Amino acid sequence: MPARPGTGRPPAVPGRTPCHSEGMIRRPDRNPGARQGRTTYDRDSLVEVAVAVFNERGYDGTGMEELARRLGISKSSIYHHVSGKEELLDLAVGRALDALFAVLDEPCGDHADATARLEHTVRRSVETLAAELPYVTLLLRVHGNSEAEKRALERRRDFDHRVAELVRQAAAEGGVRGDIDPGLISRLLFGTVNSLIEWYRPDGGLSVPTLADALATMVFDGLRVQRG
Amino acid sequence: MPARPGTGRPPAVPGRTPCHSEGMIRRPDRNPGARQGRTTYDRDSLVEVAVAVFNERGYDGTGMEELARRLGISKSSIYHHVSGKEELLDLAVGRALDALFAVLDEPCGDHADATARLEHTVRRSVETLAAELPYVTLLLRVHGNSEAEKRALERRRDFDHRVAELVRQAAAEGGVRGDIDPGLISRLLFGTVNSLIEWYRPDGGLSVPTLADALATMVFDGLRVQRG
DNA sequence: TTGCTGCCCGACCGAACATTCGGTTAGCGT
DNA sequence: ACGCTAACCGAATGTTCGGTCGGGCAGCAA
Repeated sequence: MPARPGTGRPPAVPGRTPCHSEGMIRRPDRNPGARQGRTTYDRDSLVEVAVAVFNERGYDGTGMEELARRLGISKSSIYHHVSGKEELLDLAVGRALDALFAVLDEPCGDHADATARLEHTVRRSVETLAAELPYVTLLLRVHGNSEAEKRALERRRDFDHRVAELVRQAAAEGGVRGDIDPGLISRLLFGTVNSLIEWYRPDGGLSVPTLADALATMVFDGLRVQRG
Repeated sequence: MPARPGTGRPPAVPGRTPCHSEGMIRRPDRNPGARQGRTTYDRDSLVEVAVAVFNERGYDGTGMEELARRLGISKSSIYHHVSGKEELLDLAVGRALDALFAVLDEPCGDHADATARLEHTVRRSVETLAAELPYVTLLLRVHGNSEAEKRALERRRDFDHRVAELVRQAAAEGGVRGDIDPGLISRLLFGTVNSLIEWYRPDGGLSVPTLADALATMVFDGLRVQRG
């Protein structure tokens, strides 16, 4: 088959699905309520699938072709919804960051001391991480190679600083132990929280409250059996 | 400077380093004890640099050209030392895994109970992670895209299982709290340990014993100020 | 029927990718 | 002085990358 430059699509062979994905079944409409009978993606549903693939193979390790195969549409169709690969990443990590910052801005009882606010923040962060697991996972694996990634890293640093400040207040009021540097505490604390993305799966039979309780118990009261 | 096909290295312009890396200084011989006066890489020193770059940009996000630039040699020269990109990864994660398994096989006092052995394992894992930081970092970010990565993931699972078994024993003998599932404990525990790669840097003024103490104190005794 | 719009397609593009190749060079042993 | 070899090089390989292009087609409004 010689290349014919400047030529369009050859007439589609009828009764034969095109190149992509053998045995593919037409997915249900991702935009219910809109017009029926035609199967389409919108930005959100597209990002949802993209993030899943990014988390499996890594952002850099995922090609647009693989992505298209998993979506069940062609590569070029992706560009109808988003401007490119980087925007997919941007939308995903943006969603994760918005959710995490929302936790920090929660009222959580207006008269609570810093220690209670810290414990609240830890528990709500666990819940948010579980609720937005794929998006947070992608966020926490960003390297900073592109501009979108650098922006994400910047916002993550902001988040970390606000948490560190909270720990500092809790240490100052005597709520958490003073024999460990507050900066070190906040790193260990949110290191533990963030490490959940490495193994927690919502369908694994472990409820989010149980998880949040277990984590909070470990970091605040310790694993060792208490005296008495 | 026109390309001269079939011609070898052009005579180096004196007083001017070639194309790569402005201000690069000739590195000291990486294989001391071998013949001197010629600057060369061996596999270990090459892997060391490669791992550093992989950790900055991600394995998939790093091109052999970028790697060559950072090494100060040409792309093709890399293939004189290793068979390809994948072997670099294999050597690096192999080193990390060997170091981690060595911890599990340490005697650690032949008559100690499981709880003491667990605490020993946690502390030594922190030390090993710090000592082999770049290699462990790369290991913990592997995705399983290639065969080398799949092998690494398999060995990681082995490690996790052996740790989980240790936690189970410690829980059975009553050394750690029984109100949290031992499987969950081991995930939280080593999630915390592994999260160190995200922020710990050996030149950051935080000593390894201090770090190990702080981590062990948090997970075993808790952050909350004890009564009394 | 016609024309418009949203969604989609196959074919294609330049750039970057990992890898290969023929050949040069530096420093050792002899 | 000479030959050997580890170490290196520039130029090219074929492949895959993210992205573009012009057009097809369903559904709707006129």
